[in-house]
Amino acid sequence: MVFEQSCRQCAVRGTALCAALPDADLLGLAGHGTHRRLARGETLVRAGDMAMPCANIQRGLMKICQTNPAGQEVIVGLLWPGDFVGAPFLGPAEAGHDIVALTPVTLCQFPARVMERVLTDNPAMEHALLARTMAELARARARLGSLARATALARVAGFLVETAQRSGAGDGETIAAIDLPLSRGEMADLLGLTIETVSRQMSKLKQAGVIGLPGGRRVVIQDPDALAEAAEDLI
Amino acid sequence: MVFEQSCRQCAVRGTALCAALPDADLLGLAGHGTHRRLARGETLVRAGDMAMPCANIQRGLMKICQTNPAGQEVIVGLLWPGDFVGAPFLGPAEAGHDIVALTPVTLCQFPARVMERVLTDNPAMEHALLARTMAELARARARLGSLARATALARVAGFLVETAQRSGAGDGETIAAIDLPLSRGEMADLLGLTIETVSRQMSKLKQAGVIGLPGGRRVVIQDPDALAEAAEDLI
DNA sequence: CGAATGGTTGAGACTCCTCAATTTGCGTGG
DNA sequence: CCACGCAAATTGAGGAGTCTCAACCATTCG
Repeated sequence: MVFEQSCRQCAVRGTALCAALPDADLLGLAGHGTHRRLARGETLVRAGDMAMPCANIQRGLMKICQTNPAGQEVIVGLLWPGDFVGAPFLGPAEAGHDIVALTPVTLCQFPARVMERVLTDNPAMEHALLARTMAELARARARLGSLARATALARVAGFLVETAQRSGAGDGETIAAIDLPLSRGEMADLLGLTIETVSRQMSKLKQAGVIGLPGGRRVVIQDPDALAEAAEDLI
Repeated sequence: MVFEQSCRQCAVRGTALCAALPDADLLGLAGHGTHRRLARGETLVRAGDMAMPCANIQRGLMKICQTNPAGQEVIVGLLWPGDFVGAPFLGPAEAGHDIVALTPVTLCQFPARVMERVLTDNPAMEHALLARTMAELARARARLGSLARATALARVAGFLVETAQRSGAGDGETIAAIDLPLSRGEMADLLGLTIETVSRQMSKLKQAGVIGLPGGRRVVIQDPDALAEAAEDLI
């Protein structure tokens, strides 16, 4: 059955929208869904596009980014498995950001009109999407609050904490190892810093014994408490 | 008729949600609505509250703010007339921010359950709210992008441009005068700067003849083009 | 092996913050 | 009407933090 391959897999992290769908509609939705794989670096949406697809991310990590007038790229958000991409009902608005795969990605894509019809027919699904969008808005605002006054060290430490949480590594209290999905440059774009500053802060945390850097993009969180404390360092 | 006094007034700036309601439901909603006035500085929602009211702002300006671990206040967003407050369908989640009146405010408040029922009964209204929330998310992300790398001058200039737009003063091309709704301290909290730096940048714009500061909180935008250019100044 | 890419480390410049003093605006009371 | 006091805003000097520019190391790939 098709949706066994597609939408059931969307139900990642228990937050997926399809969980709100009765099976009949799930089947109807799956009939319109396209499975898509994106290679690392591939672009799903480009800023300025007039058509914004709707999709559920199944595996992998994507970045939402914009390019400022000086040509620098700024990453304004990350999308993890289970997250929703798209803006149904928004009308023919111009996409404001690029959405690009940071790792190999698999997703479940639908035409916006189909998604809109399914949402209209399934209030529970629309409620879930609305609630999730509000939660995402609150998260974006929280990030705004921390970016506003946090030091470089706090930004880097905060990013490590959040990445450890979202990639499900450890419980935040014991030693855990994560593979960073971002390069130093991408971390810099995300945190509003430069590559060099990110690198220096990582080295500082390593010197202090808070993290270990065994090589590659692997990070061992040796002292989660100290890391969490560093994340609250303010100007 | 009740709703003539309440919800018709919500239809500010042509974006209000009630515009999507048929008259019969509008009447029903108005029956549950409470008109409320807030004095300057009064708090509508406090971070940590378990109940998040739903409301439409009719007149005035509110701030969404959080207090960081060091006790500093950070303003993560502003709410203008016509904006919606609340998070229907999100369940009993803790409010993450304070929402405080910056000026005298009048708003139209509803119990979350009533709002949820009206949204369920009126898909068009829920679509409108979803679209608006997505647009607000895009705006928050855009702010993230500019806060990440903009200089102090660009932050201040950008704030002036946006305030002029949202308060409907001028067309962005000719000389316009606005009354700032925020103190220097509040601007600093919003832009992630200090009071002194905000003041210095305002003085710099004045010296350059870009703006005039006739006194009080009044700002005359004498050279909108130069102001817009200053807003794009990056580190 | 050499080139290319990504990461680390160092020195100096620049921006913004901190601390402090002064000025302005405004409401109160004499 | 003016003096006073208080809060807000402005201005200055010095210092901390981050960026820029540059060189150097590590890893991967041809």
